Amino acid sequence: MHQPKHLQNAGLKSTLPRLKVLELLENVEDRHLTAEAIYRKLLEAGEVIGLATVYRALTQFEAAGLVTRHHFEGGQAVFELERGLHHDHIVCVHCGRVEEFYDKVIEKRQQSIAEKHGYTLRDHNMTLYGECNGPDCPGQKKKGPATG
Amino acid sequence: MHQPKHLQNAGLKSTLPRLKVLELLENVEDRHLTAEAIYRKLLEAGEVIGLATVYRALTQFEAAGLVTRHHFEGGQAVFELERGLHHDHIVCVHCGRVEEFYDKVIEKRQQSIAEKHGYTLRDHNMTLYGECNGPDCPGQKKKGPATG
DNA sequence: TTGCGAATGATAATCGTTCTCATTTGCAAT
DNA sequence: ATTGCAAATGAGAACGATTATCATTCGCAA
Repeated sequence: MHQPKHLQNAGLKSTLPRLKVLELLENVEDRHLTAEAIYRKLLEAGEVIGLATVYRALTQFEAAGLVTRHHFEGGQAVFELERGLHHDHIVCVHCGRVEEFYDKVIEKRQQSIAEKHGYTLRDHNMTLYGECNGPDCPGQKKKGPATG
Repeated sequence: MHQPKHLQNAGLKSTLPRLKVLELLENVEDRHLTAEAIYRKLLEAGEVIGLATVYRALTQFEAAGLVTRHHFEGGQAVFELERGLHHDHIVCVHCGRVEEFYDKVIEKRQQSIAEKHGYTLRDHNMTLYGECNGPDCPGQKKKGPATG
């Protein structure tokens, strides 16, 4: 998918570390990763890339619009490959699972709210926090097996 | 407004540092302050209260529901006295000015989006970022006085 | 192939926040 | 008012995430 051209078009030299980070972001199933998670996954894959370099690459990708940085609860930023479709997030407060959604009505209201206050809207952050109620989520009431 | 009773009702001893922090939050014009800003303002007012104590007090107030903590862009958390009316924020990306708003339509959509995804909504964060276009905002194009 | 500026990696530094621990304080019972 | 003790405080150390530093290495154009 992404090739050296993509980096060069973004004004970035296509170096091995940057290509590896981008490749990981494309191929990993969890689309929302912390810098350290990316660093660790690269190590597991045999790619030794310094954590500082991962941060630098992500920051540059963000500036180039290739990646989006989110600040969910918990102090660590998460990064997501930009796929051109704006969306917001709902995060499980127990297991950290992330879902994406887009709501045209909300987007429009945000725009008009900004205007009403005299602001020129540049960006927004909307994150819902809830309990995902999934069977494997630690927030789920356990129904332990009857251990005789 | 707030008195020792308020702290005691919240399960907190009414100590001088806590009362001073609460008093500041009530009387200051800017309702969204960082812990350090609170610390500095207290110093200016002659109240020598350790920064760690300010953080502790704010964390406890938050747990007690007296105060809300927000994570706007920029790394530092800001704290706001809870006045019982839920609202979201619009922040100027240039001068940091903060306005509050409440939109019932958005609130309802958030609830139904969470349900649609199987989540039990617990909280949300919605912050709009824009340019406030105010005359004193550094983001404003300067129309310098003709210094001919 | 060469040369140079940009990129990298190891690590120190920074920043916001929390923890530690010796000292002080609020407050309930005297 | 005094006392006793758990809880709160303050100074500074510690912490985790992120960024800066700087000597070395690399990408890429000539």
